[in-house]
Amino acid sequence: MSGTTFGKGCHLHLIDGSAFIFRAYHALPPLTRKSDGLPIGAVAGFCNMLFKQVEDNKGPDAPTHVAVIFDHSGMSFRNEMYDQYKANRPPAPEDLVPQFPLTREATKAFNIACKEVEGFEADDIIATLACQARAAGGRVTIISSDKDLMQLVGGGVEMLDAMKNKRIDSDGVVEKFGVGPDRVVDVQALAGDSVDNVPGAPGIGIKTAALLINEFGSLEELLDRAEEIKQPKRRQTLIEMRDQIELSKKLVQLDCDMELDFTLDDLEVMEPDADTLMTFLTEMEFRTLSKRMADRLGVEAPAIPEAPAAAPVSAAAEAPEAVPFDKDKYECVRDAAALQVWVDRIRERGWVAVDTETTGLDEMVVDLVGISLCVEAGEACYIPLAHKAGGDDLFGGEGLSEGQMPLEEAVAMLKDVLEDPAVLKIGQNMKYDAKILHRYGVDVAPIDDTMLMSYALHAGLHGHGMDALSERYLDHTPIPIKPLLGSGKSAITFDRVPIEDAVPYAAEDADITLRLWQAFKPQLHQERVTTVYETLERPLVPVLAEMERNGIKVDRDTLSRMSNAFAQKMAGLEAEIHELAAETFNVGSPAQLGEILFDKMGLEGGKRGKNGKYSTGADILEDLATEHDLPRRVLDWRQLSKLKSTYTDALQDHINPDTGRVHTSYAQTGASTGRMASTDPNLQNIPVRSEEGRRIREAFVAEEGNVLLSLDYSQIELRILAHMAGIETLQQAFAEGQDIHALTASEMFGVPLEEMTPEIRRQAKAINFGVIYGISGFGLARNLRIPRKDAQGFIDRYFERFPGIRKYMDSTVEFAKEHGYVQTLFGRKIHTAEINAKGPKAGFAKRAAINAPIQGTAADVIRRAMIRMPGAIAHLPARMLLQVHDELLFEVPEAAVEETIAAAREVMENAADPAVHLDVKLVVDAGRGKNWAEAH
DNA sequence: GCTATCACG
DNA sequence: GACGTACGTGATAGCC
Repeated sequence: MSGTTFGKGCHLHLIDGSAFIFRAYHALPPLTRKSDGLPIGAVAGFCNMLFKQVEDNKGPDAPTHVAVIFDHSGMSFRNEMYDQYKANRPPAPEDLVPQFPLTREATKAFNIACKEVEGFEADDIIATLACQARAAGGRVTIISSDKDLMQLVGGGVEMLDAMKNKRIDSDGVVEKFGVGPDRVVDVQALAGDSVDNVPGAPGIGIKTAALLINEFGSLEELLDRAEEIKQPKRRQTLIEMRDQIELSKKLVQLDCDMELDFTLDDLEVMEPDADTLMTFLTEMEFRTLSKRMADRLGVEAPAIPEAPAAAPVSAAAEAPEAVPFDKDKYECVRDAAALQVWVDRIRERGWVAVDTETTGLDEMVVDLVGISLCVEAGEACYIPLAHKAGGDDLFGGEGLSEGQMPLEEAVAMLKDVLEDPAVLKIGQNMKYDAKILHRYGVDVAPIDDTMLMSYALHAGLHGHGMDALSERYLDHTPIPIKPLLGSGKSAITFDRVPIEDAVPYAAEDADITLRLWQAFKPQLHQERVTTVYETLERPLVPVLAEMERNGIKVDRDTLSRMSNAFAQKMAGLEAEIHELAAETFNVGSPAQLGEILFDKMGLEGGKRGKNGKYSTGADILEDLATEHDLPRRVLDWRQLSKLKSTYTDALQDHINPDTGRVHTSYAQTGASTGRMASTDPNLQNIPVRSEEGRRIREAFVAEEGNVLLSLDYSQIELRILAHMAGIETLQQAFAEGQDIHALTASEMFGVPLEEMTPEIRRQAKAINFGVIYGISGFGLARNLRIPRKDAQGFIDRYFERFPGIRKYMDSTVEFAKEHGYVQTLFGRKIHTAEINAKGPKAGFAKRAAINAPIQGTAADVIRRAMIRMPGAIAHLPARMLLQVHDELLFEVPEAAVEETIAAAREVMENAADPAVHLDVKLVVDAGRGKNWAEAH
């Protein structure tokens, strides 16, 4: 056949490869390669399609020429016309990303032409080839269901929806668009396309567009004679939006005149090479397809080893021993040529584990020192970028070490892959590395994070730091950092570590990260936590990174004045305390205070703790305060001491000199329940309960012309409990907006609501909280300062009135005992390791098991809201700053306050939908002010 | 590095 | 019958 020229009697099949991958991915269950968990579902679907194509080669309607066309990653020429083109496309799912390069490999293995062109979309190549084939008098079948391609139908060109096995000719196009193929672009230009973000004309859909085009004949005619349109609104739109409509037409119009470096003749059908193809299918471990293909090619089917037995849950045993850790194999990348080799390998692989080395831990401040990369277990490199020369040399102290490529050059070379949507970047705590790289102009995406995977898999079992994970799941002890940096006063920063010492340490981190990813990836699916990881963990990373970068403005003068005032008051109290004690001692030392109170002064109630010291906690001092003046003074002194040292003094040190703001760091895996933790500084425990403490919030302020906005969920945990336990009385009370604590009191004590006293309500409130925490008579008694048997009586009465709550508690504990974990409504698992323990530990584990689904579900809800928030407020000048478990804090110009409240409340109140339908509605309260005290 | 204390939801 | 208890966090100071 070879050598024939494309022309009459020839039949060209054009396969829209990129579109097919997405359809295969979404249509098929997630499938992974058994030996290593590589996601492979879309590749399998793709190969089955190619197999059918090869089968067709012998059929009655056999193609003479065939090609699979792919989108080239990155931007197309349409983005230069309109920067929003396809801008609202979500990034490809992370388990699809590594499959892109594999589908190209598959195409080549089937010996089918595989084409893509930088700067163009697959549709344009298809259009160009179809036009060429039509001009030459041949037939064309476009295998795709993309409606954008329908403009090409006619004159021997048809489309075939491979999944539905449906052919579309000119009549089919008329059915879909109401116009013939030659007017499809006109209709699309008017109707727009939300998927590709083509604007079109607002308020006009396909139906109306077809009507107008059929009436006027063409888009140009329509726009010129728009005055003649009868409907006033439609007329106005077409006149006002003319530019946008014309731009839309350019966006949807396919380019039929691309210059290609190949011709139709290069696409001639070829038989697959048996060796190449069988090797590929065997590598992918496709058993059925290998067998069918072997039959078809008349060769022996290769043996593919059976899958190993289901992996044990404690995975230490299944650690991939195959590739031992070998720190001598790690490469030090010192120039552009060496780095280019790695960039090429990364592109070929479709994924890379990345780790950055820096001069410290505060991402807002520290500098990049080097980057390590790993594409395959055992094969990693370190790129030193800012290591300083040894300090011995009088002049070399501040100079850079030899043999490092310029930082800007390395970052520029890596930027493309790090931002490429077709290359997955894998990290351990990626938020840190992404924030560092962001400061060097790189927006890392898409990402996977082994720390978050471990959190989704193992919350409650152990921590999620790399060292612990490596020990546990790879059976490998990482090189410790301590010997490199030293400790205490002589500690150095990473840029002072000699490069030869840095290479094995840094490269190993990337190696470990990649291996952890390979171990965890298939586990997510097996443990049924893929949805948790994909919807509650992975998408939160960029949201938290942005909040942390935003920071919140803190007024140093206000804090400083408060510190001085506290210091004065403390000095006064300290003098009084020493006088009352008749000696001077360190008021801040519980040990010394205990001896004064109980030994010297002989007060009653001294209880010694484990280490023989008297206990002097607030509750004990509170009791003693009725006997003597000293304990009250100590309580006051302690409150001031706390406020001064932890807040008014320490917060000043956290004000970033560049931004004038305080940037906390959120630990996404901090709490086992799904809650976040805030550190450096902790902005989730800024005082609010006491009057003096609350004033510290006056130092958290909005920028000039802005206000702080606080939106918090009202009673979210009780609402979730009412839903989970199915307590209709409570659900109804929430639906009617009643005072839930008063209602509880009324139900329990039989007091009518109108006769409710604050004291009775307070007791009911304590019980409601107690229920959430896994109530005990002892705990409630201590909290309410009532006799234990009275507290037990309250609890008994509560359960009598709300038997569903007890049932919920019992069944939750039962579930935990059987499975070793409990779950939130959104599927998050919290492991309850010690639930079957004996002794006092059992009580702890039981209460934690009862609390975790409630606290965790509330945490999931606000996470969902936070993930949706950037999209919901993108059109507003508002910034999300802080999260405090059930509260979100925003900063917004005064003019946009109402709109922001409406948008944010909408997101928060509906955050559970559509994954979970709650039987109680969620209610969000909003406050605003120049500072956090006013807003809250 | 551990313990006690106390700030928050 | 004793155990020894509210759930989840982080920062600071004292003390070894």
